[in-house]
Amino acid sequence: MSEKSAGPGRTIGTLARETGVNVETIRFYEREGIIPAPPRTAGNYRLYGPGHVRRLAFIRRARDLGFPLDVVRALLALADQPDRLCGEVDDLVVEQLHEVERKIADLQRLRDELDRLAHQCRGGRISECRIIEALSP
Amino acid sequence: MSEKSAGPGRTIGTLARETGVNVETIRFYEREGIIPAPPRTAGNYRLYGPGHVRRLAFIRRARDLGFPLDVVRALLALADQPDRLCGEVDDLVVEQLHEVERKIADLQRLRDELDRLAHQCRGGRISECRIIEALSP
DNA sequence: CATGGACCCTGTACCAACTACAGGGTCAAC
DNA sequence: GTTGACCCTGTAGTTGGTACAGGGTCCATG
Repeated sequence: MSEKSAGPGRTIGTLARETGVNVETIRFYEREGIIPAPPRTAGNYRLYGPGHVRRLAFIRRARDLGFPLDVVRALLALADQPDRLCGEVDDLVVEQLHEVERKIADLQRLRDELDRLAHQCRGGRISECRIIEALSP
Repeated sequence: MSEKSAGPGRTIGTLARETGVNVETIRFYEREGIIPAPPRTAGNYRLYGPGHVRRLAFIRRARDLGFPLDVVRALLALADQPDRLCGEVDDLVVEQLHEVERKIADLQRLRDELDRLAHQCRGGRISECRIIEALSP
């Protein structure tokens, strides 16, 4: 076994490899209060347990889905309260869905404009370039 | 006439209103060397002429199309050389088009995942929430 | 026991592209 | 002469990290 990963007590580099989160990013999350500060070894190394792995994996998945960090924070807080109703979680997901849909719509408009622009090039000099013209007043 | 805008000699606020670019952003562009520093009045106010209006309007359009600032810089440099061929301009537009298409594809994958996630909510407690489960390891 | 290399620590600066002040000066109107 | 709108510089904050610099720790090998 090359990595002592299952038990409680991995260093930050091992945690990084296990979760696919950068070492610097993990420290950044700790500074931001998104993950709790872990205990330290005698040599001042951070020591993470399985709980940290789960929390960080959760964060990574949420970030991969595009949730901003403060929403990730909210999701984590909700996940920690098993008795509350699911509604708030669903609301956050739906809101993120709409956000993504808005961004897609914006980018599609952009793509159409760029497409039109790209097709205007007739290969002459810049002085008669339709693209530059289209950008000029 | 409420704004002396046509002739040469508007202050930064007037330029901002004419072009739809924020006052702070105009000063930022000047610091970044994207627009040249204009002459000043006796009272140290920036005084812009029609050339500045055109350049800033060009920048705004390019930014609205999502071009990053360094590409805007390149487009401006090309626009200033009327004898060069249009090819480079077209290349920049096509590259930006592809960039936008990549982003759309990424966001569409995200949307599909979020959509699946959002439909998993059965309205129970968080302890049995499928969304939280899906985010957990 | 020393030493090398992989790993860890803190702290700071940097990225894009702005935005938001703070703390002051200018200008025109009333 | 004073108000209020506008302008000036300079600095810090935004988001979500990344990239060092300059040091300390750990462990295996010689």
